[in-house]
Amino acid sequence: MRVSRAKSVENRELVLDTASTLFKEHGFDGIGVADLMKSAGLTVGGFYKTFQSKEDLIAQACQRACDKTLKRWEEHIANPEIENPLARIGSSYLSTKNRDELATTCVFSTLAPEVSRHDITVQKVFEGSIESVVKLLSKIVPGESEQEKRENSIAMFSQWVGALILARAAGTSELSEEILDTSKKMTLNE
Amino acid sequence: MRVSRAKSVENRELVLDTASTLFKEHGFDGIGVADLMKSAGLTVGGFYKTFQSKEDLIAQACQRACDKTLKRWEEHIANPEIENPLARIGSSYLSTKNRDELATTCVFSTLAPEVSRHDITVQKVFEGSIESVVKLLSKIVPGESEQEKRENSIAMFSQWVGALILARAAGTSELSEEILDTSKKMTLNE
DNA sequence: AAATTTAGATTATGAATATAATCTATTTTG
DNA sequence: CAAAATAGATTATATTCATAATCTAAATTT
Repeated sequence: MRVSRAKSVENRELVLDTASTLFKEHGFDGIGVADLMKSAGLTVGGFYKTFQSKEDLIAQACQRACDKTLKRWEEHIANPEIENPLARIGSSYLSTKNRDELATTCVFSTLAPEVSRHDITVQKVFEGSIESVVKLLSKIVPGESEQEKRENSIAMFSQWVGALILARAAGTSELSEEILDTSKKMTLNE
Repeated sequence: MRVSRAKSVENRELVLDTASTLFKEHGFDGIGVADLMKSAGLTVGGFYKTFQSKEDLIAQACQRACDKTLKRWEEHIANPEIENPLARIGSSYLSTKNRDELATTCVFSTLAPEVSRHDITVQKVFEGSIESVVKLLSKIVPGESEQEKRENSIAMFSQWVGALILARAAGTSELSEEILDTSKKMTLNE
């Protein structure tokens, strides 16, 4: 049955949010269109009226997920109550919560590795978002020159992503905690 | 048709090698049992006589892939002709070749992110292998104490893995090269 | 060398998948 | 308010998949 213009837009947003969560949890191949729509409280019916294909959804959901991470960090930096945004962002990024709760974790640690197997559109989304993250972290990272800050930003972000992925692969072991703690320590000291 | 004991063992090895390559290229969900066997020049027939399930194969193929990476690095370290093994390993790890050729790249950058969605057996394989890598790199990384070396090893490995994944997600852009180069620079300086 | 075993081929099965077509109740539009 | 348009439900289609059963030719075993 038909649904109002407003409701339709709202549903589209809901599907994108649901997809961005489910993809992070199960991977692009791990969740089907039907199950995804069901999770959003809808059926497959509307899907192909809203998205060209699953691949199209993937690109849009990635954009959404990247934007969400970026926005949260921007807010932390803009918030005057947070005196050391790098410490704040770093320690929440390298927390066991961020390791274990895939639904709310960052896209880069969950989906970036699958990107190279997908449409160039998806890759462009990630390329742009990584650049945004690098620019963002450059503002709060130590360094003598702009160039040095940029380098530190890239190195730190790389380390965070790698640490989170390795910690996740190591389950909930002691090693896993050690990986997180080591990166946290390096982030706060340098 | 039946095949000799020796040939049978050989086939099993071939399937494991093929799987470890194809999984790295397409992900665990990206390649089916039938296609995999075909790639090895066989058919599905023998598969379930050799492996309990696809999940069982995944665990064994991961073990193989991890061992292969580990062994190559061990050889670099043991080789007296290589004077600076850290530089050698680091710059080949952070090369565009290692970014683009998924078949020969390291498992940690391609499959680690999928591990948490799989059997505990698979996770144990990774946990053990990551520990081995950390121990290995501890030997060639700078640091005043054993503890400091271990920390540097963990931090460096995390950075490598993250850099490779981000570089891959950023396609073949300038940013991608910048990410690799930045990590390479940090690896050689510190 | 005959009898027995079995690796792998062929074929079958049933579930899950992406996508498409049709239908229907409601919203827009005129 | 009547007519036209459409969001999403229902149903259909054609693949693909993991797994299993059967078959067969060669290798072991006796």
